[in-house]
This record gives sequence, structure tokens and C-alpha cells, in this order.
Amino acid sequence: MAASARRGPYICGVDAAMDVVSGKWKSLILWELHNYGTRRFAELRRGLPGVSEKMLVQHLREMEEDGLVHREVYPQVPPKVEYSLTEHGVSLNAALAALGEWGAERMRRIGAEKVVVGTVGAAVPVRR
Amino acid sequence: MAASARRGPYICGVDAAMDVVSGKWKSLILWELHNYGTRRFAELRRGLPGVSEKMLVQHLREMEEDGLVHREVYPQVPPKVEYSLTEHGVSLNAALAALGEWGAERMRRIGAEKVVVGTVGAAVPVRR
DNA sequence: TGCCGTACTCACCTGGAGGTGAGTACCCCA
DNA sequence: TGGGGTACTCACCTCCAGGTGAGTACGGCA
Repeated sequence: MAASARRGPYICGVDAAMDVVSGKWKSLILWELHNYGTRRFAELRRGLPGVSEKMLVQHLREMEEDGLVHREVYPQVPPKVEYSLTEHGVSLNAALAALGEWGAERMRRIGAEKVVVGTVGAAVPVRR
Repeated sequence: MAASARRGPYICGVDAAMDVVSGKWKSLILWELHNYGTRRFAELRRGLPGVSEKMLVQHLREMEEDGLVHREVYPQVPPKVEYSLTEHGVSLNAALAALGEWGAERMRRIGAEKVVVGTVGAAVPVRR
């Protein structure tokens, strides 16, 4: 798994940061947690249309290992687990903001369509 | 190839930017071109220890398509091709700077070793 | 009585990112 | 005379990120 191959020797800071963010859904998880503060597993799954449960678990575990997210388990039935950003997760998000700006401008340049999900916009019509 | 699957619908700006930077060597190519201004193909290959020629060509082509790098061919023998950053490449690099800072601090936190290459330091003593 | 929801784990499979090694056309230098 | 350097292309291969679908223990609800 990525967790074992990671923490390898990095070439520069960008390299080290990319290692932590690389993963199809990680930046989206970061956004989601940033926007809502705290989210339960099923809420994240619904907020990220297309993600498989396996990948969501895997990415969340890796991000927890990396100290980006905090995992709070409530010992009750049915199970309840809440995820939130740690201090490092918040600062990473801040560092990603500049990249997000650049990406948004690129989308404007190339005229890429933006898929509407329940992340920022609240309305969630699309589900596949 | 990535070039065909790209420009897909993006979920947010970070997503769009990551699409352009994702690729094992792209951020390093960006750094290399940023630090040296202009580099020939073989110089890049030597500056990025471990990169395969195929991947270097492929990534450079994709980055050219994305408007990040400029490719200047001198019609002479032996062939000479010079790569440099475009305006968009420069601004992307600036956006990556914050991420680089974060990554550098993460490396300090986890005590990751940093492989020394002639990339960041301006002074370029080491080359393998 | 049986289906839904919660938060997972496990086994299996596929596609594509990335690596390897050879080939090319030409010139320079020892 | 031939070996190395230039900037590639092409065919082939490996490996793993990520997807699919099933299973689990338990409670609530119709």
C-alpha cells in the first residue's frame, strides 16, 4: 500500500506534499472536511459522488496516519465515526488554496465544465 | 494516455490543478525549469536522476499541451531543443510554492531524509 | 419477518502509469 | 574506424491505484 512506500526520500517540499495529497479523492476529502468541519463516514461518501467505500476508508486511514484528519469513534450501535481536520490538515488546506485559485483560472481559460456536487453548492442532484 | 482522459469535468480548482501536476516528474520538471530558466532535454534528464527518457518526453509533451512549458527546436545537427516555462508555468510554480513550504515543514516534522540533487539549491554541487 | 442503515473488511480484477531496451539519423572527436 | 552525444520513437512489460461486489454485527422501523 501507499503507506509503506511513502515517507521515501523526497526531492523537495512539493514532492513531500504531493505524496500526502496524491490519491484520487484526498484533496476532495480535505475540501469536504474544510467546508463542513466535521463529517461522518456516510456523509463523506454521499458528498463525494463516485468514490468507492474501499477507497474512502483507505484514504481516510492514510490521512489519519499522516496526521491530517482526526478520527473520533463513538462506541455505540449503529456505529458512529466522525472525521475532522487536524491542525496540519487545516494548514495543508491553506497551502492548497493558491493551487485551487490557479486551477480555477485554468478552468476558465480552457473552458472546462465543472461537475456540480454537494460539496460547495449544497444542492445534490447528481448521483451515479 | 493521460492527455485524452484529461480536461474531464473537474470538481474544484484544486482538482483541475492536480490534473496538470499529477505525474511522477512534473513538479520536478517545473522546479528545474524555474531554477535554470532554460534547459535542454539532456540537461533535464541529468537533473532528474531516475527519470526514464520516455517519461520525460511524455511529461514534457503533456506540459507543452497544457501551456506550461515552451519548446524551442533549433533545426541543426546534432538536434538541439530548449525547454522553458511559459507565463502559465511560472504562475503555477508560484502557486506550488505554498505547498512546497508545507511539504518542507512536514519533512522537518517527520524527519524524512531529503535526497540531494541539483534541483532547488541554486548552488549545484551534487550530481549523481 | 425482513429490509435499510451504519462503518467497515476482504478477495478479486482491470486499466493505465511508468519502466526497459532497442532503434534512428547525423555529427564530432580520438 | 568506431564510440559517444543529441533528441527522440516504438514495442513490450510490470505493478499497483483504484473499482466491484460480497460479507458482517447490530438496531430501528414498517
